[in-house]
Amino acid sequence: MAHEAPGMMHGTLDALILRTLVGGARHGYAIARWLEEATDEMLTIEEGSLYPALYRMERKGWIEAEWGTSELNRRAKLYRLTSKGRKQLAAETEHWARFAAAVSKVLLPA
Amino acid sequence: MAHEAPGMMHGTLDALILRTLVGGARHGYAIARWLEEATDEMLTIEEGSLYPALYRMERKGWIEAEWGTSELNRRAKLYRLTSKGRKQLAAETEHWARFAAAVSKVLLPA
DNA sequence: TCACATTACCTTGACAGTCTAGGTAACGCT
DNA sequence: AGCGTTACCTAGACTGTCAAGGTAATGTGA
Repeated sequence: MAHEAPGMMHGTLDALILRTLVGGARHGYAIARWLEEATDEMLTIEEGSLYPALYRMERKGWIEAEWGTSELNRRAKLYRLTSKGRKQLAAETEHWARFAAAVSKVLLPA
Repeated sequence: MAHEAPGMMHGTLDALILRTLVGGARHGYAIARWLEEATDEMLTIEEGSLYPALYRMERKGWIEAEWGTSELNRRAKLYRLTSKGRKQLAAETEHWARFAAAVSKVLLPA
């Protein structure tokens, strides 16, 4: 199920999670499922990475949590993007684009 | 001089270094300079990351070292790509391409 | 009714890789 | 003599990810 080299997510995980919340509040489990589906299982978030990341970002004020219920009527903690988080996402997206372009320029044949 | 978010190099550094050696043997310092120049200072390798990475890769048999002299006639340790390293580079490049595509698909607006 | 898979969250500890911040030494130039 | 550059090296901290465990509630099928 791991389609990813270990450590590869390093640095991009926050942005990916934030991006997942653009369409509205989601709970942790749903975030992971959505990302997997959106990338054809190419990117997967381990739960041991997901939850710590959520707490980290909540502490930084990028997201806000609230207990509620999932679509399947289970207890779930719903995360919502803050305006600060929106700015952070924009910055990280910008940065990713430049970083990826630089790496690709070096790595990939013309 | 740091144009890079900390930790962003995570996972791609090896591939970038290996790529630098495709054109022939180079010493550590030259590898760092070359990469900076090739990316307009966008990607920089700290020496505290570079040398450990070189030892790691030497241990794995991806590169081989030999003492020699630099273009400026100074003592320098020249690193050469092995065939194993060439295969590794190909694999990591492939992986980068797929990873970057997946992340971009999620992150960047259509 | 019982077992099992799924949903959903959480935590601990290890690990790897990067970075900061130091250091050495030799060379060339002024 | 002093300084900037080239070139290599290392220790220690830090951070984020991962593996591997765990809890509890719900739904499904036998």
